[in-house]
Amino acid sequence: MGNLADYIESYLKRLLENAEQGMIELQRRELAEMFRCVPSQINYVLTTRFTPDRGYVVETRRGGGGYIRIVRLSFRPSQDRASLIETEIGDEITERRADSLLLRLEDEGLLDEGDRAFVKAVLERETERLHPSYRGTVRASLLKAMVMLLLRE
Amino acid sequence: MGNLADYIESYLKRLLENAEQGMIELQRRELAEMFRCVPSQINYVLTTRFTPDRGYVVETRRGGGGYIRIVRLSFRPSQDRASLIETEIGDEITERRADSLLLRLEDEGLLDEGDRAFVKAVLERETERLHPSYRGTVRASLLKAMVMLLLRE
DNA sequence: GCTCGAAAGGTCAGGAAAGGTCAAAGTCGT
DNA sequence: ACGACTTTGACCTTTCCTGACCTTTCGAGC
Repeated sequence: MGNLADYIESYLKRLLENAEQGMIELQRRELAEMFRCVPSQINYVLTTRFTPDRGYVVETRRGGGGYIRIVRLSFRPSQDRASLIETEIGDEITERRADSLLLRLEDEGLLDEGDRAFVKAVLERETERLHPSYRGTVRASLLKAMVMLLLRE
Repeated sequence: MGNLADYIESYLKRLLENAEQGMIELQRRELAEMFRCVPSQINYVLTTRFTPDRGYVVETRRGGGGYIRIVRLSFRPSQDRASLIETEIGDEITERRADSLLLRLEDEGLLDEGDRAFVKAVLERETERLHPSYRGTVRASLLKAMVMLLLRE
């Protein structure tokens, strides 16, 4: 965890945790100055780290009084977690998106690092010997099954 | 036990034992320099020695600030139980055999009634829309994944 | 209202710094 | 001599960071 993008990411996540309503608003230029980088670096962080897959929505406005708003979506308040998981994962899923989802669950404190690694290991193990064209659907099934098992109460 | 791959393997395992949280993070290039070998030798060690099967997960990142992270699964099913699961379930399994295995696990007190019902439900749900000829293998993967999660220590 | 300029934020391509892949060559036990 | 495992090197992909240039919004002055 040694690069600038990571630092900016964790700074923003820290802000988000202390924020009311899981939402923060800030200015790109200020943030860039704070980290002594070019403003477009902020966009890089936003597009690579604060994606919908990882549970964030970013809204911006240009011009005078412009801002960047980051909203964190939560699995938590959902009445029906099962159907949420169903829609998030769908009928098939890439390894990348699976990783994002697991990361997101860890971020929200619903999974710990060990659980995440375990699930990842099982996904890899069970998926590697399959013909590539089936991997996506099997991965989705496995992921849903394990996540539901882990989040069940 | 005199080859380079073995030395690198045991070096990494030593690091892992002394590591907090069973996880280490390092750079491929540095490690390669340390052992005076080409970087791809590190990949060889990782893919042959630190596999999910053996209870490790490797996550990497390229680019500036890239790294290799090796996570040792702290709760993996004990060795004999894992191989029991592997041989009992195999590459595919019928619904009947799945049921009886679950019942047996419940009898042995390894699963409670709720767990068993849950697993059974997931198996049915994830399996029903599949083409019949794939059901057996997918069922086996799902069953292994869930049982391992439930029996991990 | 319009126009224009200043003050945001957005896009994109390129270079550098990781790590990944694959096949050929080497090694070692039987 | 054969086969399995190891080692190497040439070439590839991904990620990060920057800088030049573009678009949108607001408000002051006409």
